[in-house]
Amino acid sequence: MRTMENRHFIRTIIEEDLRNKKHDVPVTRFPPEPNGFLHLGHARAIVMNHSLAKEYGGRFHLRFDDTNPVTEDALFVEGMKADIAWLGCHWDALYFASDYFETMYQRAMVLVKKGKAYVCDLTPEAIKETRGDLKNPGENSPYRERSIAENVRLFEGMRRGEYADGARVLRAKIDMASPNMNMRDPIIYRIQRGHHHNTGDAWCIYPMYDFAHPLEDAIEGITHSLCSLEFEDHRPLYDWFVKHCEMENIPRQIEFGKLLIANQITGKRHIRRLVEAGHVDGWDDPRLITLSGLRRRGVPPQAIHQFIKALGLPKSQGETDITMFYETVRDYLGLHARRVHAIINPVKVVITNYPEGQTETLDAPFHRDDETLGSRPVPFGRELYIERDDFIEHKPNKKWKRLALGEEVRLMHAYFIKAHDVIKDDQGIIQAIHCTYDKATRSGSGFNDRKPNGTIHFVEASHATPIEIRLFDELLKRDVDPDAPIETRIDPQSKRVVHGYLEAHATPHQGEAFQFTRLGYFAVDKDSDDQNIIVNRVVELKSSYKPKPGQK
RNA sequence: UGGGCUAUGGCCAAGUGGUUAAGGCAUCGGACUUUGACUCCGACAUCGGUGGUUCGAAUCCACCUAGCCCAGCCA
Repeated sequence: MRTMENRHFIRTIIEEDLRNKKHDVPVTRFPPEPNGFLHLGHARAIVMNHSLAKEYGGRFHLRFDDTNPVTEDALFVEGMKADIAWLGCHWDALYFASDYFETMYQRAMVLVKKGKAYVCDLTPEAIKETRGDLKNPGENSPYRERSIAENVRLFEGMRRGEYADGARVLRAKIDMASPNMNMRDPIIYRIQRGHHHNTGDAWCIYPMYDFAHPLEDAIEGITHSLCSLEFEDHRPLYDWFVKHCEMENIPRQIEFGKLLIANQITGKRHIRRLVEAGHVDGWDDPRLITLSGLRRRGVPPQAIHQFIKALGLPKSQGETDITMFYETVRDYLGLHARRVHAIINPVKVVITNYPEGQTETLDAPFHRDDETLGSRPVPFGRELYIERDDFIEHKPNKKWKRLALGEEVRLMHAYFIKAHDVIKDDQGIIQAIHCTYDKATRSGSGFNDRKPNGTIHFVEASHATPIEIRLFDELLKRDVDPDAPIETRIDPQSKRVVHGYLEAHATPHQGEAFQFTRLGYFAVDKDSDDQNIIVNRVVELKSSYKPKPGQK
């Protein structure tokens, strides 16, 4: 999977255009509206636009499509820039649609002067009523045949703020009977007073998406304007504006299928509600697939690239299971993450034949297959912690490859130990396991006389660092009605907090995902500080171990 | 008989008339293993349906079926 990348139709189109010398290099763009947060689904558009441009020596623009001041905020601009930069999709240029307001106004005036646009005084309700519906054509606005001179005067008046919000609009004069609703004299400009994050109060008219977007692309010299499927029937309009506004550069809009992830929340309204109700811990809750959530969780951006490329860029609209994403994360981290020992459900082991008060230091590589990652000292001593699940009093069958009374296992990077006895409390809960170790079996000594009953990991008790561990599972339950209110679908067990121990010299860096040997990948959370180390579980390790029912 | 689009194994997805229909995930066997991980072997589809064109079709044509999008002064 690592090197797999699906070929896709847009790549074919670009290569053809380059071969035919239609363009020297491709120029693409990611055009978000700064009104929310980016999520995994957006990553497809970001990564694809970026990589397509870069792979063919072209340019990638980041452009904020800020044509609606009432929904947009500079806060979102900064958040999106941070997310995109984190992804490593560096933009060659940063633009704002609002930078083009003057040009757009002038081009709209071109339309007016050509008789291709008119000022319409119909109320919003009247416009809706005269638009017709899916089966019936619309009817012409009574203002449709205004003279060019009057239209020029009124449009200038709109710009000067002479009319109230919503009093008039500028409309393209196309065809009220078109079977394509988008062509029924679409609105180009509306009057809307509101403070714009970029242009302040300089404008009281704002261009609509269908008009603004093609002009933005043309102005920037975008060659391939990628967007999602729902804009497919806007394409005739896109082309109409480029043509009649007499734009020099002719961009081509190409639609692809959005990346949908099954059983995940991506809607702004929904997330906001969950945040406000305290069901999740902010927009960057690690259970969310917002880019900030994934980053906080510890997902490396390279894994996101790998995931996007493995899926390709189809024209059909599928729904991908999140487990495929987790698999990609594992795949990437398996190759690159440092390995370290930690215990998330500890039980004490006492090595009865090891001197009291004494410890020694062993050396362990951070990654068995990548020596460039180096190694760290691992303390070993009389008292250790191992996973409670790695011990059972009586070995149930030959498949049990862990510790049991009378069985000998290898402690990874240390010695073989053999269990002899257990100490239990009043409830019968095991408090300690008494073992002996064999000095001759030291890791790296080449000892090969006996085969242990498996290999488990440990942390030496006196040097162990207590840590808080946040275990995440899918936020939404799978076995409930997907149409039920989201609040009722939340799995209260999707976040569990436990306390365990981390080996002494792990030196985890903030944001770095590393492997807790045999357990999974974990990363230090932003809530962490020097006193309290808090880690998030990024993903579990795969396991082919299938305990029989009733057996651990 | 409004328009536009899509349909390939449990999931994702190549394929644009001509070998046994790529590949990934998942699954099931097996090998290896100082992570029951990784790695490695092996198994796993006649392409929504029907009819047609053709020596030959997932690829062309016709009809049918299913799903998605469009009636914001949102993007």
